[in-house]
Amino acid sequence: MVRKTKEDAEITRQLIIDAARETFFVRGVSRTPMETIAEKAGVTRGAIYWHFRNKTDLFQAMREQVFLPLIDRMDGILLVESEDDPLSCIERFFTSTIQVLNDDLKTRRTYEVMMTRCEYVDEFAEVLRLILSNCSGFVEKIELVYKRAQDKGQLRPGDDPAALAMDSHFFFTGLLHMWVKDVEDGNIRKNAIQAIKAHIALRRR
Amino acid sequence: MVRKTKEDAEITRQLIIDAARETFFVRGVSRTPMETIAEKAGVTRGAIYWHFRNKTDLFQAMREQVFLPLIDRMDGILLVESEDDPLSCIERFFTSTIQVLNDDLKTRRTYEVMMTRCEYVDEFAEVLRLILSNCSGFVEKIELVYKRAQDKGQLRPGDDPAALAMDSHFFFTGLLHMWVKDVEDGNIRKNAIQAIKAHIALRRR
DNA sequence: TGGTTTACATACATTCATGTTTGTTTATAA
DNA sequence: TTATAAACAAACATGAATGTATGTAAACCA
Repeated sequence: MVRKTKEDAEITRQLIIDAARETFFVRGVSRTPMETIAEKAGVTRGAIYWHFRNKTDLFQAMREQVFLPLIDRMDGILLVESEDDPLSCIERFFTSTIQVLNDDLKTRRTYEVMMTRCEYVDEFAEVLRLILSNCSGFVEKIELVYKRAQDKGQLRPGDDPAALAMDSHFFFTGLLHMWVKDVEDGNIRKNAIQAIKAHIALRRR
Repeated sequence: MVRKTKEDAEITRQLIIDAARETFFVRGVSRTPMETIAEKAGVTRGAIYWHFRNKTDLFQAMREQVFLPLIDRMDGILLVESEDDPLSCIERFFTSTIQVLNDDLKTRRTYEVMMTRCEYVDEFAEVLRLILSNCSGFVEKIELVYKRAQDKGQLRPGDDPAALAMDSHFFFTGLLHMWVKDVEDGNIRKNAIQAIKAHIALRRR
């Protein structure tokens, strides 16, 4: 291989990210040598070090590729003012996230890598902080939707939107973790949608 | 140092496990060289390889030391037949688990290592499976308690014990994850007990 | 059309971690 | 009381993995 056009270079970059994701998944991030990623991508380490500063940089690129669109999607579903069934809004968001995980291999693998194949120390500790702050935003948005649901009289009397939001956040965090880790049995993956329905039903008046 | 008695050897073994836990926490499991653990424990690698086959073996020892008693505690709290307030039973179990995490550094560090400083591949993949199967048992036990609560008329009419159990499982899994990861802000750690209360209140008639 | 830069491949230097083997001392059991 | 084995320390051998430096050919621009 030799010199390519700008578009070719972009393809190479993408090949490297794809190879990294798969190899991270199989061997874990820290146990994955750059050499292995390079082989899988059909390039040499030189190519990787041209496109990325180091493994952390490559990891970040892989991560952002699925997380940025996911955050956009969240806002798209949750923050629609013109909605007269806010509770279903939340349900739809949860359900569709699971759907994406189920249908899109890239997204699923990225989640799998981030949740079970990565050690959050040193340079990676910052990633954890990023995710955490992201969660805060998530809770706030959900709380807003629950408030709208309350205004529309959807909630049971006495239920506090803030408490419901926290509860839903923990629920969904747990569901995601178990869903991703449930590779063998498949029991959770089968019942995830139903569990979401039940979770929301618990709130409905 | 030279030859010790059986009790001295046991002390050394414990020193190694303690050192491993702390070092795993600081540097991550795979980025922790045996040498570093040895230094921290005040021994040489020779001592570690005498007590443990390799790093995985050492990791397992660390893990079992806090997990086995924790499972016993779960049974102890959840499976008391002579209880006329099953819902509070579950609440107490959740609350006390958080309390243990909060008060006992060894347990907390072990959880931190297992949730954010370990890559579950190869030999470690089995650990994940172990945890998963453990969770199944957990859900079953909770479901049993919810059934007892239903019999005593504690639940809202129409609520299904199995669905409630799943929901609680996800809730607690998520709470644990966020609690452990919430090192900087401390917001979740402050409100955990309250969130548990709210979660159970959502079920009470 | 020739120089410059891009997009890599190749080669190099260095560091580090693991597992094993051998050596040493002492508790312990026969 | 002495041989054995436990509980390590120290030395050895080996194999990676990383980052950088250098080489190179083609695209691109003047």
